[in-house]
Amino acid sequence: MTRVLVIDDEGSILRALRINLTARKYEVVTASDGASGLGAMARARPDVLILDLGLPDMDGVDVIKGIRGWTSTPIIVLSAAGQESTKVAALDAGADDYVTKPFGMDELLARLRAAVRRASPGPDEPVVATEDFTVDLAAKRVARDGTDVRLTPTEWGLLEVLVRNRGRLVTQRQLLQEVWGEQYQTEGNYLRVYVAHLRRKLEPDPSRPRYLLTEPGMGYRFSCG
Amino acid sequence: MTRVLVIDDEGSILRALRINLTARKYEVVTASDGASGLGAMARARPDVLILDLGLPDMDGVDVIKGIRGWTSTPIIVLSAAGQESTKVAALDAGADDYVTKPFGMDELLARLRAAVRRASPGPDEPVVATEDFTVDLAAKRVARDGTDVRLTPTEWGLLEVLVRNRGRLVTQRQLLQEVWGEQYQTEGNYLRVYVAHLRRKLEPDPSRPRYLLTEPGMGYRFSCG
DNA sequence: ACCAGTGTTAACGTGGCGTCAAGATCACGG
DNA sequence: CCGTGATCTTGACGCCACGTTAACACTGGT
Repeated sequence: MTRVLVIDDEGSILRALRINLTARKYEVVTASDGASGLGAMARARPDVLILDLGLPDMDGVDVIKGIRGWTSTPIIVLSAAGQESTKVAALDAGADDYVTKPFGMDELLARLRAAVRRASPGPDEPVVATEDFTVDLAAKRVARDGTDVRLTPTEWGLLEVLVRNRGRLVTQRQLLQEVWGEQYQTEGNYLRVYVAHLRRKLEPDPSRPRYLLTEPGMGYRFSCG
Repeated sequence: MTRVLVIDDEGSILRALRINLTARKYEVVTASDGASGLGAMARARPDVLILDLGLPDMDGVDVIKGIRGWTSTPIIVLSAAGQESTKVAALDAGADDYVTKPFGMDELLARLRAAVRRASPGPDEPVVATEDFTVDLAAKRVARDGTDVRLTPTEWGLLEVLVRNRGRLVTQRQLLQEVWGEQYQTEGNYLRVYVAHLRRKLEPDPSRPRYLLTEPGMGYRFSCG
């Protein structure tokens, strides 16, 4: 089932979208401002995002940039008829499509289908393998030496973010925000504890990590080996 | 260079697109009806297609279907304002975007960029390469001779600013402000120390820098080699 | 030869990281 | 309703390395 995240502060639009999307067998998640929208994006992992530019708390273009920093999930922007420069800015920031209000529901649904279709030939390899263990993102399973490794929910959440961004450095703020939530962005302690847990369960030599690397002062990085 | 095929029977639009696209360094190929358009598609192998639905010889939706039979090249549909059902049909037939006439050229160009960006395999890797090392801005990673170079947060911050402004002179004030903060604008010492660090880690001959150049009295410049 | 701007080096204090372990909280079955 | 694990939170501590700083050497221009 395709999951859609709708970020919009207008109740009427939110309601209309929820009804229409649900009727067409989409799973709908909603948020009503930019900050919670970014959080929902990380938590719900939708297949496509419908984003209203006129949010109360953030500039819509900044929301797009924030999302494009770590995922290429399709973004369809919704906005009141306005300057052409706004469209250009949104599209150049990484939006995939731009629909002006008032819009026809059928058209939006068609654009939604187009966006999902485009993204579907998945660039996602759901299973990541190293020399010592494998991570199956779809099945949420980790195997080492042929047998499953038991991970707690928090451990898995942390590993998932790191593996999804494999090769890239993930800042502490981003990790805390995506695994624990908005308000935990300063609790650097959690990271140290849980990275240690993961290393003990996955690394061949936990004291000298090969995959879960620390970048002092900046964050952590999952190296594919 | 990105190659664009424009299929349109209106000379004025064709002309306007050709001028604007050429000015922006696109390679432009044109066709004025559906049949020759399909032929041009196969022959020219464009990176993106701009297709007017109102062609004299074929229904636009059939053109889209014909193309989608063998390639997933992005298609941006152009059409006179009309029924919503037409948009839906075009999008469901495999079009990627739909722009109604009259349209703003800037918006069309932005949608074009979005379509090309989406289609390109790696959504542009912001990797800057020199003969001696590479800097990956997204992954926050620097590699030299195939292996990663460890940079401290300050070193990375400094390098990032310089690389983002590659080729251009960056003043000391600007560097200090962006890496250390507003109130450090006079601490010229920091720059000398950390530029030295970077040169030791990156330059083939640190005493005679090739990439991290000093502009006496002004600031520093990153030269791509 | 002098000066201003620059490069180099080393010492010191602190912040961040890994580690451990004990309390708090939750989930589940008796 | 309580007990028992498992999981999550929180705090403490040692250690290393990063940032800061200062002292000194160098270079080109006048």
